[in-house]
Amino acid sequence: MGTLSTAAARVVGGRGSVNAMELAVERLGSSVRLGVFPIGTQLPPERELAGVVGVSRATLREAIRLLTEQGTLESHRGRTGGTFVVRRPTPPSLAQVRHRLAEQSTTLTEILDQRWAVETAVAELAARRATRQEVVALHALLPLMEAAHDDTFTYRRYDTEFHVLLSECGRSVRLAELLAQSHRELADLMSLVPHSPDIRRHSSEQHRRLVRAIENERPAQARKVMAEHLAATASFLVGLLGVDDAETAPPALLTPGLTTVS
Amino acid sequence: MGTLSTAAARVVGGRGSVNAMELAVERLGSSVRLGVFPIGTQLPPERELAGVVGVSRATLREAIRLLTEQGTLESHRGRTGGTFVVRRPTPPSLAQVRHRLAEQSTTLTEILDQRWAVETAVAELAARRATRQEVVALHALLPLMEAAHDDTFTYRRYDTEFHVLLSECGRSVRLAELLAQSHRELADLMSLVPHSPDIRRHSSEQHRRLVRAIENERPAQARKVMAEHLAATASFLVGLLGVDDAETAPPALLTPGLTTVS
DNA sequence: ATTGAATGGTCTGGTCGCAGACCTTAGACA
DNA sequence: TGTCTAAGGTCTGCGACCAGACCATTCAAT
Repeated sequence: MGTLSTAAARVVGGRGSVNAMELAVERLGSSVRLGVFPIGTQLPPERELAGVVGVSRATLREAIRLLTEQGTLESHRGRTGGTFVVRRPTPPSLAQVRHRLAEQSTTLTEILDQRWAVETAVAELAARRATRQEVVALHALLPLMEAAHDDTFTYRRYDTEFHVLLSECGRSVRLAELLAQSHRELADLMSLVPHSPDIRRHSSEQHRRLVRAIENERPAQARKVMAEHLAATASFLVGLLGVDDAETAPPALLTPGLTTVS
Repeated sequence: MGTLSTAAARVVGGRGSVNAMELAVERLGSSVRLGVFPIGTQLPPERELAGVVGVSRATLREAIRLLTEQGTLESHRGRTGGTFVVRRPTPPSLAQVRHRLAEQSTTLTEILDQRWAVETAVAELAARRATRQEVVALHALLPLMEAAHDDTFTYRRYDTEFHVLLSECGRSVRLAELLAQSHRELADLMSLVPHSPDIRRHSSEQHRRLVRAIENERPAQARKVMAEHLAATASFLVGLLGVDDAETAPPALLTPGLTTVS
């Protein structure tokens, strides 16, 4: 018979998974870049870390080896040994980022659309489901962020932490994972965006409003604030990279019919 | 050092992928159940199908073998040979569905939350981005669905097609894939829900309103209608399965701090 | 009848990743 | 000073999956 319709291919289809090795490098690398593991800190023991990252120890070690060659990590043996963060990897150039996107056959709008869908949903859910304890945790983060308005890296680190914490409030493992994925993917890009303290002040104000909406249990408001918050970042990034797609994408010429066509 | 904070683990973490074989069985099986391949039709040639499903031909064949033993598929050799759909697999019992959910360590609310996040976003994007041509395609589906109010299976098939088509209008590959995933996951469950023609009439009315919102380019309206549409289904399913989680889930006792804790 | 082509069926070799046992190092601690 | 222990470092074997070549079957077309 012939080929599948668009809709059919979507239901049947799926793309193969990527290298476990590259995945581990990516996960570890962006964790360091995002400040999950600040400079000088020790990573969890390999046996444990492998479990968290979701690969075997052998594969994890391969990833660590690569990052060590790159100068990011360093391992020591012995009783007080371990793997340590030596320095943050130098952020890739704009061209490199573009290349990476093309390589993974994805686009900036793909990433931003997914992020928008997930984060606004998470905000709404958080407003419905957050416990008092969690609101307190979110609140506690606000002054820290505001104290870091002059420090790009620290600010970004708290920002990620804020959003991840928020996602936990949403009580959806899947959405939380998708959110973390977005932040990993945007890690490099964000470091390329020029951020003034002014912009960060504005961003912090939105965080504050977000927390307020959540503690007052106003889901619609939370979504709205989050959407604005994301729009700000998104327009920066689009301005930087340009909308490389949207034109590139074919007009989609849909083949109606779930069934096979001749 | 110690263990990772919740937030840190979320950023670093990830779960290993599943069997390619089971994945293929799952994909093919739900495609048949969802009517992508109606009874009597021929599947695409193995070499092609393997590419679509995203596994090697060997693995695909293994999946086909399993579905053949099950009586769902049948293969013939020769010039006019191929693999054919013999019958739909009998839908699993409630207990089996429950077991499957537990096995994959997921819950009904996880699935529904993700679906809600994705589908409402897709509806909004579709209202912003759909072409006239696509609106026509959506429109064309409405009378077909309405003609099938008395036929559970056919109705469900068009319903899935409608939602998938809608997701294509959103111009986001990722969201479209996530949406298809939701429909696959819900395929079994939906067949367990008692559907009266009345309910389907109501559902069709919502579809109509959705199309109207999209062709009038009213994103907020589209989102609203979609949310209602999903809520109806969701409450049925929750009523059927019960909210097995929400209580099960621990109070999440968040460890604040992205950094490692002792 | 013969041939060609489209399909499923089989086999081989190779790579990747995993599990788990084991070795080595070096410092804490008694 | 010796021993214990928590880490990294090594090795082996196995299973899953894949890519691709090749075989076997059937029937349409000539």
